Order: sequence, then C-alpha cells, then structure tokens
Amino acid sequence: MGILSPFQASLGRYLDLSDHDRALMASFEQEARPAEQNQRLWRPRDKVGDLYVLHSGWACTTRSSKDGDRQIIDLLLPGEIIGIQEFTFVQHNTEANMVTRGLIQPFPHENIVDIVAASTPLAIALFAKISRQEALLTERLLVTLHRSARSQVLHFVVETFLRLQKVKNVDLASFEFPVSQRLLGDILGLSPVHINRTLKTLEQDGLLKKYRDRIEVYDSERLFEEADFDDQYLSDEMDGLRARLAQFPPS
Amino acid sequence: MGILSPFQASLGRYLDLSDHDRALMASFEQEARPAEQNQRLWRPRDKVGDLYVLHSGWACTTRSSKDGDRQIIDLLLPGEIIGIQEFTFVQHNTEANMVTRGLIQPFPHENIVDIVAASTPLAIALFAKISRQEALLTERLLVTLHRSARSQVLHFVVETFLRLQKVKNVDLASFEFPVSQRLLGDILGLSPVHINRTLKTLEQDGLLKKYRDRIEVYDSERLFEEADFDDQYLSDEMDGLRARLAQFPPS
DNA sequence: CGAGTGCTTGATGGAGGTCAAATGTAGTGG
DNA sequence: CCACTACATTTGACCTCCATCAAGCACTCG
Repeated sequence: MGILSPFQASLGRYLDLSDHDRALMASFEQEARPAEQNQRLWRPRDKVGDLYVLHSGWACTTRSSKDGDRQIIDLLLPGEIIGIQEFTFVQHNTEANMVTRGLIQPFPHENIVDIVAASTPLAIALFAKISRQEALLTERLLVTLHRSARSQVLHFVVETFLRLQKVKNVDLASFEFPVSQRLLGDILGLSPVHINRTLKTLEQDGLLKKYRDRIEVYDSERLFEEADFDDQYLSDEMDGLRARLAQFPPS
Repeated sequence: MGILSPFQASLGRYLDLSDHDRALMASFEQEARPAEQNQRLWRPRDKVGDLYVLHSGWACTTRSSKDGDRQIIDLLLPGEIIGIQEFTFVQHNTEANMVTRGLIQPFPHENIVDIVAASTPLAIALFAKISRQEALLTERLLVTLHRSARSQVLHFVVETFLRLQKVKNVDLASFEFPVSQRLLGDILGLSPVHINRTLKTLEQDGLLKKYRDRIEVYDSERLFEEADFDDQYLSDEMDGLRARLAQFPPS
C-alpha cells in the first residue's frame, strides 16, 4: 500500500479501496495546477465541464441574488471535490472560487460516468461524498434559521475544526481559518458588521479570538458547550452497505 | 411502451430508460401501502433501512434542535424518493413524516447498491435525483437568508407549483397545497404568526389566497414578478452526459 | 506613500419573534 | 345532533436582534 493521492483519499474515507479501484482512479488523474487566491473556477450558467479535486487550499461555491447578496453554499477543505453535486447539470448554478491559493486537479465531469460504470464501490463512495456535503447544507439551514449569531459562529468554528481534523493534524488552541469576516458573513447570512461585533464579544468573553487567518481557542469547554454541536452529520461511517458491497468485487 | 411505475417515472425524468433498466427496476418493486397523515416513517438516529417511493400524497423530512425548533429539509411531492440522500448513512439524521395521507412503496436501502451495480444509466439518474433535491436546498438557503417573508412565501408558492406541474396537470388559478401555516413556517424558518400576517397581506393585495389545502392565485403576473423566480435549478436536463452514457448500453 | 481592502465602532430603524387570547374548524364519541 | 377536544388561524401589544448607513482605523502591497 503506497500513499494515496488526494483523489483516492477523498473517496477512501468511506470504504477500503481495492487495488482495482485505486488503479481505476489513478488512470483518470490529471496533473494538479496552482490556483491563486480568489481565482474563479466557474461562473453561474457556465457549461459544466471540469470538476476539481482540491489538493491544497480552501475553496467555496456561491450563489448570489440580483441584489448582490452572496450566499456561500459549500466551503471546501483540502481533499474535497469541488462541484461534485453539479456534474449531472448542464449548467452550473453556482460560482466557484478559491478562498486561498492552492493546488487543484481538474477532472472532466464525464469521467464520473466512467468511474461509476467501472466500480460499484467507487460509485457508492461518490454517493457518500455528495450526501455528506448535503448534510453540511441541511445543518447550515437548521443553524442559520434558528440560532443567534453568536451560536452560529461558534457552531461553524467547531464544524470547521472537526472537518479539518479529519484531513490533517490540527490543534484546537490555534488552527488555520482563512475566512475573512465578510466571507464568514456570506456563509452564515449575516452582515459583516454584525460578524465583527459577535467576534469581538467572543474575544472579550475569553472564548476565542480570530486573528488574521487563524482561530485561537481560549476556552474549549465553553466553546463546545455553547456551540451545542452534534457531530452525527459529519459521520463517514457506511457500515450499512458494507455487506452488500462485498458482493461486487473488483472485476 | 407500457405505463411507467412511479419508481420508473421518478428516474425516467432524467433520461430514457432502456428495457433493461425498466425490467431491473421492476424486479425491485415491492407493493405500495397506504400511509396516514402525519405518519412517521423514521426518526432521527433510527438505523437506515427502507426508503420509500412516494406514490401519492405529500411527505417531508425534518431536522429539529433541542429547543424544539423544527426545520423542514425536503418537501416531497408524489413520485419522489423519500430519504435517497441518506442511504449511505448508518443512522438517519432527519425525521420523515407524511404531510397528507398517501401511498408509499418501501425500498430497502441496500437495493440502491444492486441498481448502481447493474445499470450505469440508472446510477447516474440517481445522482441526478439527489443533486436536484440538493439544488432545492441551496435555493432555500439563499431565499430564506436574503429575502423578506413576503418574497419567500411567493417564491415557495411558485416553486411548489412548478414542481407539481412536472408531475401532474395543475392549474395555477387553484391548485392543491396541503401545507398548514405552521408547516409553511417550519419550511421557511418563520413563525406561524408572521406567516399568517404575510398571507393576509397577500390576500388583501389581491395576489393570492391560501384557503385550507389549496392556493388560489388571483394575479399570476404579479406573483411571478414579485417571486423573482429563476427556474434553472429545477432543470431536469442532463444533456452533458448523454454521449458518455451511450457507451454503456444495457448488458 | 497612496490605494485598496479588511476591520472597528457608533447611531438608528425595522422586520420579524414572542406572548397571549380569541375565534374558527374538524373530528370523536355519547 | 350536540358536547367536547384538539388543532389551525387570527389579531394585538411589545420587544429584540440584526441590517443599514457612515466614518474612522489598520494593514498590505504596488
């Protein structure tokens, strides 16, 4: 077992990849290329073409209304697949941008069809990936519509920390968080002004501080308590299908 | 070409089903059974087991917080698959309930694996189905966070009408809408009191009236204008993959 | 050193939440 | 057919959280 490529690792979160699966994925891998901060990957109405595996850096997909309101739909961390939920559409309905600079690996959307055709386990892993991104969305809907700004921010900080922890070693006391106050507002549907006041209060209360591109947590106990976080929706487990998948060995 | 079963029709929206695909789906179909209004199909934390094809009636999936706030995630119309986005999870994180009474056809979640294994086109159609339910969610997030209650209600009415129209003949002047004011509030994240005031205003303005389980539209022009509706996210088109799918004929 | 961007802070106002009570409207059983 | 219960809708009074507007500050990068 060699090291997994980011693409392999992204689907390997949900099941053990067979040699066949790994070879299959490798055969579709193209070279990754650097992307600048704020670089746009596609616009709304663009024809769906390449998706991207995010090797490093953060990215996001956005929807906006005519009035200029931006709403972040997905915040993508290293190892995730940008745009997987749109590969069956003719046109994008989101815009995609890099949040930081990073490395992205393009991936023609039709290749998903080839993968699905060639490996049932990988097809199911793709379903798992899409469903988990959707679970993030449902949680966001629940939180943004029913909690105070303070609680939303804390919840989002915890969520992001836990997601990050699955990908790399991070320390709760101080971890990367390259999200500007404006962006945070666009994620939670709050004005940048109110985000600012909320962060200020959290700092004064000795809970946490966001400084530049990092978050420093002072009181993790209170953080988790106030964030009222139930991590079930982040689960990568897929046990319920393991038995059934065993019937479809690599051909 | 005989008549399609609801299950076949639900995936046939995205591509033409081959005889092989239709036979495959038929082989998994179980008998549909009646379900009462408000009947619970599953609870949060329940082990994922059966999904359901909704033959008739309306259903919804819900997430709630400890404080008792309910948030409707999906509102499911006849012909849709309840819980498709959760089949890769071990436990449900939503609750599912019938909104009206209706007919539901159970469907063991492992069977999705069999379908994916046996037919690439059907696998892709399942991706299309999940992605379109997710598109409804992203639109909901955008609308609930950035629009006034009045605009949200109008948007939702138009959305529901257009979705309904894809399934059956409906008349904009008067169509079924079995959504109580409380439920509407739980969908949009607004209090029932405010929903009531908003509906009252819409009626006084001569736009539309919700009476019992129906909506009557008085001024369709103003409805569409104010709803500011862009129906791209409802598109069933999947042209971008048609060529690639043609490579995988029924075995 | 100037310009752009992001952060900070104050003042003001409004959309929608909450509480409470009244009024329908089914549906159930006697 | 009526009494009783449960639930949906309606309406009023009050209040709060957050948006908006505006101005000043701080950092970074040509």
